[in-house]
Amino acid sequence: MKVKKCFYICCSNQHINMKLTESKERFINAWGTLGTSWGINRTMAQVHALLLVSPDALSAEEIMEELNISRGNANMNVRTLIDWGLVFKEIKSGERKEFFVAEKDIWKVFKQIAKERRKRELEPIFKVLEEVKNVEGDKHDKNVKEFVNTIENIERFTKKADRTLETMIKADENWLIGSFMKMMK
Amino acid sequence: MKVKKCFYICCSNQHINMKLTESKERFINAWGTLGTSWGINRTMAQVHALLLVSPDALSAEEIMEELNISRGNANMNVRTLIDWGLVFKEIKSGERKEFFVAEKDIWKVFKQIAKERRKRELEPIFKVLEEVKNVEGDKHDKNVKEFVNTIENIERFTKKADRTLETMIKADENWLIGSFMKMMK
DNA sequence: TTTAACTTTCAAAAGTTTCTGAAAGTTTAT
DNA sequence: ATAAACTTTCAGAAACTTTTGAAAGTTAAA
Repeated sequence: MKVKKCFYICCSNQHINMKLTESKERFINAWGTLGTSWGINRTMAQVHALLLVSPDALSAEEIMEELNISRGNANMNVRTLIDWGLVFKEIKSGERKEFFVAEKDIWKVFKQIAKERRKRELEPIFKVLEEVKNVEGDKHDKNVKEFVNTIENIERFTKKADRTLETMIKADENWLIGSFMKMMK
Repeated sequence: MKVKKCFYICCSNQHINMKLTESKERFINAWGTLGTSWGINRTMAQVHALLLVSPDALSAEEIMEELNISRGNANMNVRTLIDWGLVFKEIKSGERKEFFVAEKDIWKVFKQIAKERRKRELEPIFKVLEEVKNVEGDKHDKNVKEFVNTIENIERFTKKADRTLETMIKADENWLIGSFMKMMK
């Protein structure tokens, strides 16, 4: 059976500041928990957090060791992060292995996530709202009226939010944050 | 064993437009799916959707029947929705039962959800970021530098987003949407 | 070629969340 | 007080998600 890597040996061996290792771990766990409550697999969020705070690209092996996860799990989650455009492969000359780096610009990370989730989750609901509001039947029936009215309100609101999101995704950071801050006093 | 209620009998009995029943179902399911990918229990989102499109308050029994769920499940999810401020109890004079209505103003619904999730999920991560960025150790160590830098970037970004969110939560709908729309052309 | 270094896949196991329904609790009417 | 109408709880079951690790696949140097 594989034994959890010993904290003290790890630290004295690798000459890493003890407090740093601890802080990293705390951050990685918090990011993982946050991911979980937003529908993102914990390990995926942890891999992302680990790469975010690593100055250099890490190999699959290093990710496995740092997070105590299996090869398959590491591979699967790194691949998903690459699909989402949040992590990139890096090849080092002279090395056979692949290394992975995270996109470090938090604004880009946010835009990337917004883009992906919009496509995967908002677009399907727009389609349903559009279809469903053309319900056939007596427009004076209280039930039909309430239904159509609610659907139209939801549609109006989500379309507005979506347009705002799209503008943000396309926008340049400075322009956006600038305008926002001015607007918000 | 309980048998799924027959669609045709239900409709002819209650004089409900057949297409409406179908549309409601499609909307309820889509809302449930959307909830799932945003970390909200499917049934909770479905109960919310059902109440959103119902012109009148529904009893626990009616919710159970419409969604084919157990009493315990219905009760638990209605209670959570009440906790979140998205659903209200309603008592009808002469009736022993409690009835439930959803907040129909989508803007209020959004604000309410934002408020809850901010408290439950964003606040804890702010606490961690604050703690973790005061890592002790050599400020010239590449690892420490990258770590502190990333944490500070994340903090700056999330604080900004959070302030925007807070302003929106407090803001009056018309003012906000107006300003937004002006800003977004 | 062949072999070694590495990556990917996938079926089964472990872990987690959600749901059920019967039992316990509460409230209101008589 | 008692009974009836209704709500809440909770332990176990079911459903769903994630993880593992061994085997299969790929690539690149010898």
